Amino acid sequence: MKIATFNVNGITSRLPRLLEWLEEVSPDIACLQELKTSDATFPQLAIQGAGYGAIWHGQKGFNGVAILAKGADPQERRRGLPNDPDDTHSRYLEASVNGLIVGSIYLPNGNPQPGPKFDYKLAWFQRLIDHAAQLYDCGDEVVLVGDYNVVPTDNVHDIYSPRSYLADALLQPETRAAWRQLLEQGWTDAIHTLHPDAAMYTYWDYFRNRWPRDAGLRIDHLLLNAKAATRLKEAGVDKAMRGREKPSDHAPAWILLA
DNA sequence: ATGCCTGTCTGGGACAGA
Repeated sequence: MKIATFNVNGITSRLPRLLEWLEEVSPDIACLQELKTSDATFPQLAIQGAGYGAIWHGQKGFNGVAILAKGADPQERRRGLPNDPDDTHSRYLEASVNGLIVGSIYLPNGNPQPGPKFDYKLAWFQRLIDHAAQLYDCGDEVVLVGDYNVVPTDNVHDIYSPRSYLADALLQPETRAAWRQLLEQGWTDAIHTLHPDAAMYTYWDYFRNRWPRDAGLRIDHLLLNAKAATRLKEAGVDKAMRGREKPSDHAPAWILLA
């Protein structure tokens, strides 16, 4: 079973790329982020036509997450994280698909830092950590995938060079501490675990020639609880997607479960 | 040193992204 995560950076303008990717890769479950569209304008018919059931949590212009399942209807478990009813951002959606629990995550970027956006990122991260702790031991297989907006280390397998990003929210000690706190619950970082010595970037900025220079970051992650991790066979990044016409600035990342 | 691109909403320019 293939599970993928893809920050599409606007599902309306990305629809041709998304549909061809679904056709070519045929993931069983695809979690999307940065829909940048409202619930009413989500392209349900096109996705249905590609053979996927879907649930989505949209927001006009910003954010937005979805869960797609091939030949199945994801059963929604939760939209939004617990413990902040005033949070208006569409950044978390959770579903059950054939008994597997799937979370689609769009963690706040947090720039500029320091400042209120960075504070919001760290607060949102703590709410995710609290919720993830509940999920980890729930007895089912759980995967939490998406754009975490965290570069885990300065190592070249996570970032081409940290120099230009030293002040960036994605590399800050507080951000990385939260990431480690989450992993210490026991989650398996699938890409890193199966490719510990390779550069597995998932994001390349549109400008400064960063794609042609392969100046990327690893910020899209797939986390598995112990029960799901026993089935982990392969993981990868569909890097070629970043080189196509009108691409997202992210490439899809995926895992294969036995 | 810098959103230098790109998408969105809008209707031209601002905001957000990382």
